[in-house]
Amino acid sequence: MRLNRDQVLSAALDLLDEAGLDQLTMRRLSTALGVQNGATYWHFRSKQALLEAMADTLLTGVADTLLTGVADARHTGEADLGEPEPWDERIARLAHRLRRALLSRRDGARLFSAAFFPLPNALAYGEAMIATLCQGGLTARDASWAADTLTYYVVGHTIEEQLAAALPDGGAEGAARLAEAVDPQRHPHLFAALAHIPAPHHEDHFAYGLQLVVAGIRSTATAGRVADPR
Amino acid sequence: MRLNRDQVLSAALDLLDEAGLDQLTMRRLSTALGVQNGATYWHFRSKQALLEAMADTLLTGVADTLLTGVADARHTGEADLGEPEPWDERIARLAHRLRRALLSRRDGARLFSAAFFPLPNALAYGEAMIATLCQGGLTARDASWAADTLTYYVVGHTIEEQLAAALPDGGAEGAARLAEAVDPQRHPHLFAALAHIPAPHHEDHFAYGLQLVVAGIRSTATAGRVADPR
DNA sequence: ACCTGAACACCGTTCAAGT
DNA sequence: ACCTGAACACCGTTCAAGT
Repeated sequence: MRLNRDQVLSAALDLLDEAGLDQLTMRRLSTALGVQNGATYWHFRSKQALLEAMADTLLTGVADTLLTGVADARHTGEADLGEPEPWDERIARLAHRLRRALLSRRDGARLFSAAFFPLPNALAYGEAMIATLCQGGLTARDASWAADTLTYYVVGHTIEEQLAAALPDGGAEGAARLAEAVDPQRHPHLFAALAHIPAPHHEDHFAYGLQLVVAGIRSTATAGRVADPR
Repeated sequence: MRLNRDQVLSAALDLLDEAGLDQLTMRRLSTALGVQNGATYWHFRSKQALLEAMADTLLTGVADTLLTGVADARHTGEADLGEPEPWDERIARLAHRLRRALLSRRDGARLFSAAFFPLPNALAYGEAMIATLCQGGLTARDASWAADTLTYYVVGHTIEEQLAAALPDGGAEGAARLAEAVDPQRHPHLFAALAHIPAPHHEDHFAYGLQLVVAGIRSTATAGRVADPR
């Protein structure tokens, strides 16, 4: 049976879950599709092009109810305030959505970071982020820079999270290696922090760092305004 | 002539600068060393082990005068205050140093992010970061999480910076592709932000995001303290 | 201890030729 | 339009054998 682009794409995403990004190979993909080696190249110009399409598929819908905001939220029940959602909460929600999207497939965050360019869902995410930051009072330049900062954080954190999850025993061995390398004499603070690393606290850890960046944006945004906003 | 570990390491770093991370190959390295293919494996167990050693070499000295702080700064002239350097400035300085270290070699940031584990200079950096944050009043847990946030930012930003630099014409082509993909109707804010992207502003861009994160840490740190610290 | 030579088991990509 | 078959130019890693 004839293949089409979408079948190749979804087989590639399935293979990603099964094998991981490092074992995702054009040849294994062809085998999974029951087709010869070069066949996939008719549908995707290169492996890079396939990876980028995969990355954008991951981001499907991340920015969806964000742009329309409250009017939509009423219908979807995602929020139920009479007031428009504050910009900082929207930012946080969008960041959480990006993280969830990246977590939806094995090595999703690394996949995303390997895709250099401007596909539709990634653009929609960027637009939503910057729009919301502008709404929070940032200039176009500051908004785009702050959006970068947020995105680096989300992606960096999620890459680490997925790498830890992929380790043989769920990260316990890696944690052990780290514990072994940290000498309590030379690295007293690292040693003290070690207790908080193995952690099933990924959600809290993520939220903490996100709140840090959002608080930084808030303080920077209001610094140029009326002395005391309340 | 016989090789030693250090010769392999420094040839690898030179090859990184010449060829970039993607073209850094055990075989090319052997050729550069005038030696057979398998020879390098006597000095490094695997390519991964070599990459990690390279990454740690990059970080040589990043944390050096940071731990000793002011006493040292007097002698080196890096700062010349009569007072101890405030924790937030130290954090910023350490982050700038990490960035410089990563920039010192082509693809340095990607190299660092590919090295999963705890080598001496990376540990010293982590210790310095967390120690300084604790000095700023964070708990061990918060300090280690905040350190992660900062490091994700530095690495994420620097990866992007080096990727842009490595593009054929210094990023102009990439910027053009982006400009082409952004429809001013659908993505008005992205479109407005586009003006700030091509930019030789890397230094400013980095400083802006860093200051965002540091401000976030400051506001979170003081939130649990006396109402108004000054 | 340190290296050679040769092999093993893979890769991404291209492309004439088929249907 | 879509795929096969086969090749090209590579990879990382291992390992007996040499010195």
